[in-house]
Amino acid sequence: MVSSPLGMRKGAWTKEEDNLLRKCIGKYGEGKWNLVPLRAGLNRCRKSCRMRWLNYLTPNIKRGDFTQDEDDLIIRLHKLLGNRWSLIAGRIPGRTANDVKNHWKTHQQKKLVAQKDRAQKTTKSTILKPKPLTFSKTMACSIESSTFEQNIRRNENSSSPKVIEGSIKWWNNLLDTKENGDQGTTLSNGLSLGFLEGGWEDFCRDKNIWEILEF
DNA sequence: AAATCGCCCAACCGCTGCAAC
DNA sequence: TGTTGCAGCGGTTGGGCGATT
Repeated sequence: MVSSPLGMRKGAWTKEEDNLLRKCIGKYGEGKWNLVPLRAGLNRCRKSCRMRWLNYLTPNIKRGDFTQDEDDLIIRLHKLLGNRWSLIAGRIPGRTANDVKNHWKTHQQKKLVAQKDRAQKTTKSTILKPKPLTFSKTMACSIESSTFEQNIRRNENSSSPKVIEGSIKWWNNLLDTKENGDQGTTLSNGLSLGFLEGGWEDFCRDKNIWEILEF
């Protein structure tokens, strides 16, 4: 077993350490990670304790292969959010940011590279370079009944027509999978993604996504 | 059977953001 | 306003293990 310069244990966790950590969290709850090693009687740093709990000991963590639904969701959320693994994981019940990150690196990235290779061999693709845009908090607002376009148009008074149209195109490019022949996905929990009936609109009605996007 | 390779995933490290002072 | 400490995040590493030679 390796130790840090401060004498902290490093490396794989033992069952005894897991049990101590479980007991401690059970008694005091999550948080105050700097106190956890002391409370639990563990010779581990707070980061190590937190990581172990979040990635391995938290109840309801799913183990095993990712389902097709989960794969699809990860791809779409990654397209939307980039490498914001914790946010992506927050949308996938039972999966941790570390799980999602590892999965992406080992599976999805390979898939995308293979897809790109195939695409390059068959067609000459046009590279789209969307301009980065700034959205204000008021831009997207009513989650209950609006589409992206409606949200953006709501700001017509405060933005120039060019900016408005640019915003709409940017969002459509980002979200519209229709042109690629992608018909979207309906997840087992009933949430639909892509351009099925309701499509992205349903996805965006889900309040959390707007919070994620920090509109 | 042994050696090597490659994949997967648990764990670590460095950084940033934020709150308290 | 600057400093400090904590929490959390994403990138990276390294060990275990199965597959291949």
